[in-house]
Amino acid sequence: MQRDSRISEAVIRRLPKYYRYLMDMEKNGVQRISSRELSNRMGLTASQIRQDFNCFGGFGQQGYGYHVSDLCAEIRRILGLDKQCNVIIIGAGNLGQALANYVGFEREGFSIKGMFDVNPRLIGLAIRGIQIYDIDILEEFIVDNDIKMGVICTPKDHAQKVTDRMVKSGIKSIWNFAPIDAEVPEDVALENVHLSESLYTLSYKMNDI
Amino acid sequence: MQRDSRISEAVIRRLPKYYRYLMDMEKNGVQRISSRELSNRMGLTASQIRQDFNCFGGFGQQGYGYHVSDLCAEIRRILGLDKQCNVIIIGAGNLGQALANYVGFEREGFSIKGMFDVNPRLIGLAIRGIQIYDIDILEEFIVDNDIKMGVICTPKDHAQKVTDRMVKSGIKSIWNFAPIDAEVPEDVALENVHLSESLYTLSYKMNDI
DNA sequence: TAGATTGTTAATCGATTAACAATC
DNA sequence: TAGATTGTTAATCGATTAACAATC
Repeated sequence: MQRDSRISEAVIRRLPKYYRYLMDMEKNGVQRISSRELSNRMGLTASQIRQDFNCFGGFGQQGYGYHVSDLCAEIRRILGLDKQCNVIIIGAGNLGQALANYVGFEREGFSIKGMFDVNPRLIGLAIRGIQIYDIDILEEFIVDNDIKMGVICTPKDHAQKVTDRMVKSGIKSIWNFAPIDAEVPEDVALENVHLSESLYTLSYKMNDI
Repeated sequence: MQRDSRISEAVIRRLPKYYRYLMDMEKNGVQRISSRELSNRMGLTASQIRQDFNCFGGFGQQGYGYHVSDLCAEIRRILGLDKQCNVIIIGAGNLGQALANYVGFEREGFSIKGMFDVNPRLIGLAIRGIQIYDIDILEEFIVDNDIKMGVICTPKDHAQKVTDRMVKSGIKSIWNFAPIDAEVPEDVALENVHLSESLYTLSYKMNDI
């Protein structure tokens, strides 16, 4: 896999979607797929699919197409899902608990090692075996447990402060659900999930139709 | 507001972000903003901001800039947030409950009228005063309560079925959190929120740095 | 070999950025 | 009026699509 570091954001965002469709096909026993058939299923063009895959090297075979489980494995590796990733969740409220309860992430190598909160009523409890700790021990926990990713489920006004603390403790990536554009140094990966922006976009579309 | 129905998706997806920054400024007492200063705050170009706003008509004033609260109100109207929207949540599990507990949506006119589930242990309970109903009465509830939007928080394999039932009952928009690309007729608005795709993108970035 | 389908180059399309006249 | 900043047209850039030679 030759990873060209200038892969466009648009391509990167399609990778998980390819992965989802291909995993589904693999589960259903599909062995072989052409770019044309995949394009029909996914609602993309065959051209785009071939261009996308060729950003990472040629995974196909002329006259045949793509071998589904091989392609799956390639994309899994490209996405880094073949590696284990230790995760913590900051904020053990509704959303934090919902994410902790979702087991699908574990299947792809994301292991939730702990949750953190300021609320004394929550500290000490466990969700699906995942302990809720006092936010005070955040830094040492990150270092001691080789935590790579932090999920921010705190209220808006704590999000940047928590981000800064995690960054200082050497975290590699931040998945932010608070409604701010968290700021991180460029060697830390960041995804802002703005649910309200998705909702408002939907509202626009609904009123536009 | 002249609504050109061919506004590009890219522009539409920036509107909620403008709205967030402008609301924040309004709350902090900022009265006036130029495209240049807004571009600095948001990390966009001033040119793009002016182009975006001019898709919907001229909201600014030469030599002055934009009046924050006026612009806020315009975007609110463009997004349809000035209208009340009755919402139901399908699936009263962790994610459904987390969304029901979030009060921010109500503030923008989204009123959650009920939740639905198949689980007899959940039916009859209430979350923040929002009743959980048997999924069997879904159709009549939608009609009787003028429900415009359905939020899907069910497991993957129920999502399309539930979508179809809501569409048949005349729902106008679907906010789908299940990991499938739900299919709807073109007169129904749809937003698929694929949390795992966001996570995998983050995983890619983290491993790419 | 013939047919199918990729990998890749070229053409097109659309989105972003730059520039500047209009005007507050 | 002079300065500032928009609205809008033109230029650039990048992403998508089309085409086709390579090859399984």
